[in-house]
Amino acid sequence: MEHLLLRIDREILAAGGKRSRSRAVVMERFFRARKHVTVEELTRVVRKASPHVGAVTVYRTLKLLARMGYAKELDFGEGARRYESNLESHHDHLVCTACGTVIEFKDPDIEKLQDLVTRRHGFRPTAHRLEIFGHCRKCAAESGEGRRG
Amino acid sequence: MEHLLLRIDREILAAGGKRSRSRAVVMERFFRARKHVTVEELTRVVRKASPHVGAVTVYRTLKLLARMGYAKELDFGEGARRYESNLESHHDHLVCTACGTVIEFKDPDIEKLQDLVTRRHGFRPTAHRLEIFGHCRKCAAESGEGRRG
DNA sequence: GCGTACTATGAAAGTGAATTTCATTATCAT
DNA sequence: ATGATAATGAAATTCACTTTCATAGTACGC
Repeated sequence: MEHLLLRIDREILAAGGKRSRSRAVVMERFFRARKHVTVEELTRVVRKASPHVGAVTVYRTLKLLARMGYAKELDFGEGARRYESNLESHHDHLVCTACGTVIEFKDPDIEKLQDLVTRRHGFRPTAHRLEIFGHCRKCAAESGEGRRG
Repeated sequence: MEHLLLRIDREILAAGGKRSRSRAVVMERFFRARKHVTVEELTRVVRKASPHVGAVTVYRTLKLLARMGYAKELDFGEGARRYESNLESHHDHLVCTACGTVIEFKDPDIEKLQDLVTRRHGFRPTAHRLEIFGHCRKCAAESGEGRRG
């Protein structure tokens, strides 16, 4: 973690940027969060540590991390974007439309098929986004949905 | 088409709604468009036929159609939502990040795998969204990208 | 260390899509 | 027709996000 932040700072420096205390706090809290955060959520967390940091800096830092490949932008259709660390391997999302629970999953077979389809159309894939919406076990049970379905 | 609009109107009526001339025009142009339209685009088209119709009505009508299951909301990361008719069978999208081209595709195997994964996590799937981003054949060639990925 | 030439910051203003408000109009049931 | 209520559309509002700009912070030369 410490190492990660140093590495990112070195990369920014090499690209002509400068370090900054605020950005360091944002990055630290972001990678520590380990879940999909909105700017608003992360700003709240950051401000507990450094109350002076503005939401604009959080926006800018997450955009920067995304550009550098350390973060990924997500859209669960809530209106606000979410960001997650891009350090772990790729995965997709199951989103419960009742309670908002988000489950991550990865399926190499789906990935492989996606790649096939894409190339079949002459596309050169760079990224993809798969979100499956539905009801999680708990919410399905509570709303009395049958076992088959 | 005529029949479709009648059916929708009857459904609205049954739910306690009323018919409206403006909404009829919006629906007609929407289903006739046969592609992914933004509210702004559709409003322009609608206004050629009925200049008095406001964008708000287009917003409301598309939301209504989506709620009723006749339209689908899409997000290609452009800032503005897009809508498409939900009458044809399900398909996903290849989006060229260079020129904006969108290609539709369907792959039953991917669908099947998605269903499997979802149920494995106890989820009851209701919808999903798969968008693959990349460069289309033409843009890949123009930017001199190799044949291998 | 000290200046200088940058970059980063953050408050406020600005965007732009989408929604809400509300007075008016249209539609349905009687 | 009349009354009840849904739909409309212009304007106002909301909300996420971006831009602006004066100020503060940082790296690098001396």
